[in-house]
Amino acid sequence: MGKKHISLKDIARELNISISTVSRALKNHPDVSSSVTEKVQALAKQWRYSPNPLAMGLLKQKSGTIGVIVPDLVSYFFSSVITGIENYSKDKGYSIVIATSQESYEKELECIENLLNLRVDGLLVCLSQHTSDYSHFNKVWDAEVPLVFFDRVCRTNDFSSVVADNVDAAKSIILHFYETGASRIAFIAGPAHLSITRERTAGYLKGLKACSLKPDNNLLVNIDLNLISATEATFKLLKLPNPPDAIFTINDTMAFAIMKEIKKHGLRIPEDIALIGFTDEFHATVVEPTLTSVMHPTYEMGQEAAHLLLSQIESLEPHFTKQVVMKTHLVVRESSMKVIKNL
Amino acid sequence: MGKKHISLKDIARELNISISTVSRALKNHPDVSSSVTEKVQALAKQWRYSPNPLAMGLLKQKSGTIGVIVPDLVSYFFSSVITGIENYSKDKGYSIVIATSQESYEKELECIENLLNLRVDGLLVCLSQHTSDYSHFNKVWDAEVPLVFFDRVCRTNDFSSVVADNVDAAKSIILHFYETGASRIAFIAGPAHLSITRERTAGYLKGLKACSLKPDNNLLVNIDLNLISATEATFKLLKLPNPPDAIFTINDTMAFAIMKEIKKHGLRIPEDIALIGFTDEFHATVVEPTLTSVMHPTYEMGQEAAHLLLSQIESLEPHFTKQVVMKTHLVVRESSMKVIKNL
DNA sequence: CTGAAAGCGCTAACAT
DNA sequence: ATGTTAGCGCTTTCAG
Repeated sequence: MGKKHISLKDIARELNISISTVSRALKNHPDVSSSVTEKVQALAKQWRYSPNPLAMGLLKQKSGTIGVIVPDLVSYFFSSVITGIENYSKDKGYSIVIATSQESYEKELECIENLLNLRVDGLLVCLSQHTSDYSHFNKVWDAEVPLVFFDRVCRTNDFSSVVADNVDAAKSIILHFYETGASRIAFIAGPAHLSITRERTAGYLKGLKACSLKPDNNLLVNIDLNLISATEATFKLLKLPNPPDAIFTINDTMAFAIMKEIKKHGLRIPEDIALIGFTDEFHATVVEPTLTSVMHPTYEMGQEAAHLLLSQIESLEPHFTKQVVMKTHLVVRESSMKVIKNL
Repeated sequence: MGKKHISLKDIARELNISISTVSRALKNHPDVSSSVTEKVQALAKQWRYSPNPLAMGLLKQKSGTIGVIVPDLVSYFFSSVITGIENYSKDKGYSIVIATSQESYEKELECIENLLNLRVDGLLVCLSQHTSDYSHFNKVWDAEVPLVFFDRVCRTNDFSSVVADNVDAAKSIILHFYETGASRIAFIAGPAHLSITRERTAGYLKGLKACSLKPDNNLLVNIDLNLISATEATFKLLKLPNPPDAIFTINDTMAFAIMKEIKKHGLRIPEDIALIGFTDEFHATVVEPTLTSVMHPTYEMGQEAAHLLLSQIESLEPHFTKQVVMKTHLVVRESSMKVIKNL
């Protein structure tokens, strides 16, 4: 850190006054004579004084940092949410410390531990896909550190959360598929315990029902969220005696892997198989065919989560909770337009 | 932060001993009787004692955090580098605070200011594309805060840096284009002041020379790094009386935008125009045709930058500098295989 | 109006 | 072998 940072002491010494007077002058305390206040503020400015956050943190028992835990940083969804978190927090005077669980339960434990030890003022968490035991959040609860989950959530009675309208989104996808001529609709979802899987599956089933389509267990598959599993799952679906004519999947990254596999089998998208993803990242517009996807307000989700967290931190009600659901909408592109293409 | 964190004081009170004894016992100081040491360590463990980093930071004048400034978080390149930084730093006991300049010079200034005020122990910076004045790094220099630039660098006499072998990479792309049948090779680069633009342009020119191709000013274009500019630049190139038969560009994101525009004009890739990007992100394998790109060791670059920075921090030689160049290699896919496709 | 002192959590030199 | 003290930078009583 060097010795190059100016402290109140330095200013006090230079001006031959006490540290407390400097401290007061800097905050325009009415007790301090205006001449002294002026001198102090001038020197502070000239010397670029800036309060030491470590000292302030120690005193106020608030570090001014919030911890963010995400499964990874390279997925567009997470990096975009973090961008929203970062911008909102910065404006409110908080800095963010990022930790990645790498989709591992054990690493998630470590992250929680590390960030609590760091004395973050609050936590923003998206669960790892392999987390199905949630007892490690007891520590957070006991430490009275406010926490807001986003996207992949748990224990929503204990903690606040921000999620997409997963049920509706999934349902409207099924309706769209049906309207554009599909009838054997598969869903390649994530691990069954994940909230996003559960909710989107509920929406998927609702959608099938609304279209009077019979659910087929072969068409609902839960996979580990990685490219290989997505590819394998697609392969199996295609080899079914009665393969699907449409596939909906849990995120765009999986969708790209699925798209690759479908093409590899010489099948046309959407004519032979329609495809829809979730998130709507930039690359949905550059693949061929362009990918229909659920527009997820990722940046806004980050802002909203940060907003919720900071209001909890500043209201000093660590255990106040609120559940926010964000509206999504389907962005229709080529990969789902069976009917139109067939005309 | 709650009152829920255990301090040495709490342990001392419980055990009826002094704070310093507790402190010593915890670090197995030989002066402390083994019975006391045992008792202290047992209680510390039971109560999950963890030293307060704010107090330690204040005492040691080291915050244990490093600041990372990137143009954005959503580009694969940056998020991947950060992943490398995060993993390396975590292992060494540092946490990272991320700030985004959003490709803006003014925001970059703010980030520097904020992070210095935060008392980060070091800085890892990738310049914003609109930064062409570098005087704000004087503050960093004066504060004796170690700084390592990565990818887009400046003032390499003053600060350490980690970059790709840009000249060689660009040159080998030109050779590859030439060997696969291209002769009018365009380069869509970033702003001219950026180090990556300058170096890759040098490699581009070297490559042309090596192939005895004449440089054509119409084929070397500098653009603002955004999708619209990339699209416009491509449009102009295609409308040239004598358009290019190959395009090399500064990163994969630009390449995707360019690919989209080329297809829009009904031209075939690579038959009519070959295309090569830089970074080699996952999506290069899902677009159609798959994109030839320079494999950039992004994760390793993050690790290397963090390694350099931490050794500077811990050697207490803030102004020691070292320049690291990382080897890249071309990953050939469909978008550049003119010859083979033509057979 | 201003200064001295205490305390946030911790360590290290200085007593005992 | 253990306790006391001072100090990292800051704010906030409490005394003048």
